[in-house]
This record gives sequence, C-alpha cells and structure tokens, in this order.
Amino acid sequence: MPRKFHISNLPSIRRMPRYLHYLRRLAEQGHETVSAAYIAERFGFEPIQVRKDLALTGVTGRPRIGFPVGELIEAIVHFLGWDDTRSAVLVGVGSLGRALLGYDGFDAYGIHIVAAFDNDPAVTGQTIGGIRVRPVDELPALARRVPVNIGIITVSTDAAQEVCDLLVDCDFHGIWNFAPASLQAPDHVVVQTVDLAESLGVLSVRLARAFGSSDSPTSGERSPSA
Amino acid sequence: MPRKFHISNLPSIRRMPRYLHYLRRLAEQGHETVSAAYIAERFGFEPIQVRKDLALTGVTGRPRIGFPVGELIEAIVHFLGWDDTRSAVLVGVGSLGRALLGYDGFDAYGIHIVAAFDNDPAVTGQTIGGIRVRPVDELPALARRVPVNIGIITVSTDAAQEVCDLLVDCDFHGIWNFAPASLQAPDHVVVQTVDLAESLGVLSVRLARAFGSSDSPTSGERSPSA
DNA sequence: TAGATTGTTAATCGATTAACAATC
DNA sequence: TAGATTGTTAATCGATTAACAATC
Repeated sequence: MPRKFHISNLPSIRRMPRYLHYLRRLAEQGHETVSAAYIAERFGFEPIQVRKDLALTGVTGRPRIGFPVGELIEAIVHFLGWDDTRSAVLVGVGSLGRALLGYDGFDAYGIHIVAAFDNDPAVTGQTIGGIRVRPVDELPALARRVPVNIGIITVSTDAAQEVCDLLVDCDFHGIWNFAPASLQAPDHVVVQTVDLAESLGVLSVRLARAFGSSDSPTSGERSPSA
Repeated sequence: MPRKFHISNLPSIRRMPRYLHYLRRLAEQGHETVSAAYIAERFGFEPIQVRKDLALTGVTGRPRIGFPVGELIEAIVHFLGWDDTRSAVLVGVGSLGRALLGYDGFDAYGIHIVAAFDNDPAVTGQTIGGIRVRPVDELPALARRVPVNIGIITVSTDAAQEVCDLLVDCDFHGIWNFAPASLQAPDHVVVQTVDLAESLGVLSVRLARAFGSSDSPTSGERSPSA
C-alpha cells in the first residue's frame, strides 16, 4: 500500500479536457467519427498517445473508421466526473473571486457554486452572479446544513492557510486554491492549486530557452496612461 | 536535432516557484541555511528530489549545514528568468482581465504590463491598475513602437484564436493564455495556457478516487440569495 | 571525533513511443 | 480485396528514488 495516495495517468487526465473541447467542436461540425491521428495532428501529439489516452475512457475505436465522437464526448465527461455535480463555496470576493462568481460555465465542469463568503463589510450583502456574499463566520453553519464538497479559495496569500484550515474543519473534501501559497492540509483532503507563478515560471524559462534572455528593455515606454 | 522544441526538467521547473515562496518566508524568519530534508518535509516531497531540484540552480549546499537561503532565493529567481523583466500587453478586459490588471505583483515574476486592449467601447478609455484600455486595432502600432515580449489573452474562447493570430503577426514571442481553448501558433511562439478546465478535471478525478463519486446532491439548497 | 547532510552514481518507476498483428 | 487504423505488446526515454562515499 502506497504511503501517499498516488494518481497514475495524471498526464493523460490533464489532456482529457482538451480532447473534450475539440471533440465537441467536431461534433458541432457534424463529424461522427474521428481518427486518433486527426486529433493528434491538432495538438501536436503522437497518434499513439491519443489512442492510449482515449483507451482510458473505455471507448473503443474501429480500424479504418476511427472513434465515435459522441460516445467519446460522453465517456470523457464521465471519466472526468463532470456528469456528477459537486457543490462548492467560494471564499474571498476580490477581483478574482468576482470573476469566478461571474462565470456561469462551471456547471459544465461538474461544479456548482452555492455560496460566497468574504469578511469585508463593503462586499457582504452584495449579489454577484446570482450568489449573495455572506460573512465568513456563516460558513460553518451553511456547511452543516448543506453538504458541500469543494471550497474555492480566492483570498489573499496571507489569509489562504487560515481559510484552508476552516474548510478542513468543516469537512470539505476538496479545495480549489487560487492563492499563490502552498497550503498544508491533511492527506485525505484533496488540494488543487491554480498556480500562476508556476505558469509564469514555465513561460519564462521556455522563452529564455527559445529566445535567450529578454531583449526588450522595459524602460521603452511607461504605462501610457501616466 | 529534436523535431519539437523539448524542455527537460519541466517538473523541476514547476516546483521552483514553490521553493522560492517558502525560502522567502524562511529568510523573513531569519533562517540563513536550510536542509533539503526540511524543505521536503514542508511539501511532502522526498529530500533527494529537493536536492536534485536545487542542484539545477547551481547553488551547492554544505554537508551538515544545508543550503544558503539567500543564495538559493537569488539563484531560483535567476533560474526562472524573473530577474529580467519582459513587457506584456493584455487583451480582453472582462472580469478576469480586470483582475489581472489590478494585480500589482507581476513585476516580481518578471512581467510588466504596459498596455491593455479591448474592443468594447464601454471599456476602452477606462484606466485600470494604472493602465489605460485601448481599442484592439491600436495594438499593432504599439507593438511596432515598443518591443513587447508577451501577450496575455483574457478574451472569450471564441475570440482567443483570432487574438492569438494577431499577436503572432505582431511578432510576440510568448503568449499567456487564459481562454479555455487550445490555441494554434507557429512552433517558434511559446504558448502557455492557464487551463482551469484541466485543473478542475484533475481535482474532480482526484476527488472521485479518494471519496467515490459525489455524495452531495446539488439539489439540497439553491443559491441562498434566491 | 561522530554524525548529519551533501552530491554522485546506479536502480526503479511511470509515461511515451515504436512495432506489428488484428480487423474493419 | 487492399489498405488505413485500431489495440496490444515491447522498447525507449525521462523523472524519481535509492544507495553511498565524500565532507563539513
């Protein structure tokens, strides 16, 4: 038994949403079947990788024909657990929290935001994206009343760990974290961080390797509004 | 020569910003040295992995003592290219674009936003985070006047590819994409996508594996503001 | 000194890619 | 039928982990 819970096929899982997005477009365009090579071409992958990934969904293709687009879409949605909605609360209604609350597409990703919390009295009471913002101290009561799976953390770095602890205390199963902080939580809680610093780090290193270090002095023009 | 530009050590690169963040906190707390085991403990990594990662920065530790915190911080910043600012423009001033414009910490990540663009007349002319929003058709002229490395795409999925093409035409080197779309760009352009769908997919699969499928019906309580 | 911690060299592990028989 | 495309089995590749001598 592994000491730590270990997910295999993580790279494949990551690719699934991209396949799904593309397959939906193909379906709209009337494609009923698609070959692995065709999909691979679109993403710059090897066809064998696409076949291996799609095999995880349980859908089988037919030689000469390819894979059934509709079945694949359904199977990937199921594979990702997106056909099974989990409810979520959002904590931290700053500009990012506001942006997430305003996005009405999360239901397609199996997430339904049922409440939002913030401690700033200037924000509580407001309704954003149909969700009323409440003071954070009302969170435990709501979590007791309604089974909520997921907590979305969009507070500042300083407050993130504290909010994380609160969510853990309230028996949340998963945390979707947007604060640039490495949260510490018990092993049984799934913490998924969207780390912009990581993304910018990779972008920066890739740029440096492709083009050498930056060749554009920032000094050229200040913020043009100044 | 590899057909596709291939980055090695990508997993290590991804971990660097987390090390950096933690090391800075240690420095604030007065730590002058730190062992790989101590860092590993914090993140749940194996000490050898931390040693391997840190070795990439060129900093060498001393047996019995550990690694010099200050040197590590400097070396990681340099490794990530964050000591060398690249200028960027942002296209798409919706709620997410607004949130990014309002964030003043990007300079620490080697990015300086010099301009923002949108086609909505209700938005152009506004100043957000000290940046005036201009019509998109002014982008090429600005790109000619000021050397800009990076384009940040925060438009809708539908418009993302079009904006990407525009940035490519304007000789941008890198694209930081927040639209949930797999952009197609020439190989010499570095495209880094922040894919919330990917993140939600991984979160969802990890939750399903840890807890089985969702056990909380969404129906329990509607949006409480209703 | 003794022992903790490093850097290096080797072993393991998982993911990607290759090869190819099966089959529509 | 002929040939494109699949699923499977094997090989390669890169990343992680283990082992251990060097050293502060």
